[in-house]
Amino acid sequence: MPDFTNAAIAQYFDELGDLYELDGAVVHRVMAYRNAAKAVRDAPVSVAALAKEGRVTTLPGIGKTLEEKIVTLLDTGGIPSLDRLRAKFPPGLLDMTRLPGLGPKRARKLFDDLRIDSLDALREAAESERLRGVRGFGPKFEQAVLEAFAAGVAERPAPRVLLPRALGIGEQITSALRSLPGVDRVELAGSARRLADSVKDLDVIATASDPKALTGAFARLDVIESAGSAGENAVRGRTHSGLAVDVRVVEPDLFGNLLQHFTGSKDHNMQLREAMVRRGLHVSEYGILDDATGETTRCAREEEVYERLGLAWIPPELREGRGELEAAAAGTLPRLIEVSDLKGELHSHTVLSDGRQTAEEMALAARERGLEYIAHTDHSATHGFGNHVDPDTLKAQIEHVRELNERIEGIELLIGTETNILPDGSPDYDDELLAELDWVVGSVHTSFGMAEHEMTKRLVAACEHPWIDAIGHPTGRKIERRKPYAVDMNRVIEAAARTHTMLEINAAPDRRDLNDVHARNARDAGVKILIDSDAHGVRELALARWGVATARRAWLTPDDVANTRPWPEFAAMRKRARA
DNA sequence: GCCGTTTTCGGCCCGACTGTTTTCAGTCG
Repeated sequence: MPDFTNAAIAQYFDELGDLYELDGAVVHRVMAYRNAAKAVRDAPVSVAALAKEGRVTTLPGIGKTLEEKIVTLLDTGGIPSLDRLRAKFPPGLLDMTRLPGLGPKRARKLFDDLRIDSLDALREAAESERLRGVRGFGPKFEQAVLEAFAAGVAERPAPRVLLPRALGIGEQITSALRSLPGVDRVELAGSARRLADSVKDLDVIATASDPKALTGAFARLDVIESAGSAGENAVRGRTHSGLAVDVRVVEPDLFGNLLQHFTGSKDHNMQLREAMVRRGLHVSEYGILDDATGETTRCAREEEVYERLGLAWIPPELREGRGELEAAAAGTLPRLIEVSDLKGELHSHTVLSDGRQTAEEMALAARERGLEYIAHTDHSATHGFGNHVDPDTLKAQIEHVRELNERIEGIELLIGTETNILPDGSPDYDDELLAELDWVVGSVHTSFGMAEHEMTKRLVAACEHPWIDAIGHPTGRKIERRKPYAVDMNRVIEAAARTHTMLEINAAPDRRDLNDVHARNARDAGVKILIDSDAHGVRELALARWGVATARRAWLTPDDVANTRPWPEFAAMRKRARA
């Protein structure tokens, strides 16, 4: 039997958490399963392998009981308690909790009293006004259910917006609010400030001498379609594009507390508060209450919040509950990479395949951005969109780029390729041709539906190929649009480390692939990371910033990223230079 | 179910809002 990936094991624990919640278990037990799922999902090594070695309890949140469950899963392919709970609660029960105001407790109540076990049954019961007969439910709830169905909430989860678009809207709003008279500070908080892959809504916080004037002005902004009060000094709006925006206005001496609170993440704040309660400090958006003195500290600046708690200020990108609190306490937070650290672009396209500009135009634009080298990596012979590059065309391009490199000053031009990794793991040019290039990225563009162990074998074989320097967008995901293909990334990372194959963080904002967790695990395993724009035109060279965002969320320093080095140093790090 | 500057039991974040309730449990962020 193939090993379970961390993601697969994590999914079992998430499901167990959901089902135990329906079963009425104490919340802390449910939390334990969800914490365990997160720990397993983020683990830098194979949890299955750890379990076999008897060391899985070294992971935070995995104790004796969960160790047993993992071992049983590996041995038998299942978990008895999960089978029992699945038999007890129909799958539709969990779907029902997608409705606003309907959590596990109330869903269970409807199941017990009315045998409602699906969204369809729930809608029917609301229409026939049978819900109001249950204690704790009334006409307003029935109405809310029907409204949710009418809005299509039940069918599809609310769409998330990709980070660049969310930031664009957010910056438009914050700059408009900043220009108002009597407005002091305005900042974007939430997942947008943490530079997450995508965001559900925007959080804006501000200080102003006249809060009512600010919330009123927000409601009248061109981008805002509708807005309504959300309590004192707060307003909730919706943009024409459907993005929810929350604005809160506070007194200046609480701005730091509020910014910290609303930047999150939930995990970060929970861990922070738990750790501080042990020291007699209670952290909330209203300040820091000290049990010893009974006094509450209010902070105008966010730095003061962390300082008061004895912690270094933590960059928002790190606030995901992945060890940042321990590092901040120990003074070991990393010096995170910045866009200005990048010196080379190793993945870009020209008109030779599907790009919009010539190699010369791309090179000049890269030089303009301050880069010291750029590799032209057009698609290969089996690209399949009518713009593939056959071997003879590539040979001519080698000559062309070499000639350009002679002529263009101030930047090193490299000729490379983004070769397709065929289903058997081999590239689609022969080795003699690849050997003539300066640089080879190998990517999967076909046969996404392979079984996990086949896809893993395919990528491991690509890593083992002597002329493939790096793997491009290693999981093939498109954020909010396409799941990653099934692959055991821990095995691929291990192979990349062993073969000195670099792994790319593709910076296209809908890819960001490797993601933050994989990139951090790869770095920990000794893999050198690339940050590439995958530009198909000169303007897209700027997309590198989204790759840097992912790298920062992965705790990467300039040293962890190969293309922060000048060309001669980078050249020597290539697999082909090591042979 | 996990975990330990309140170590092997008794804790395990904070606050607002909602609808249904006579004081609050459940939900949400």
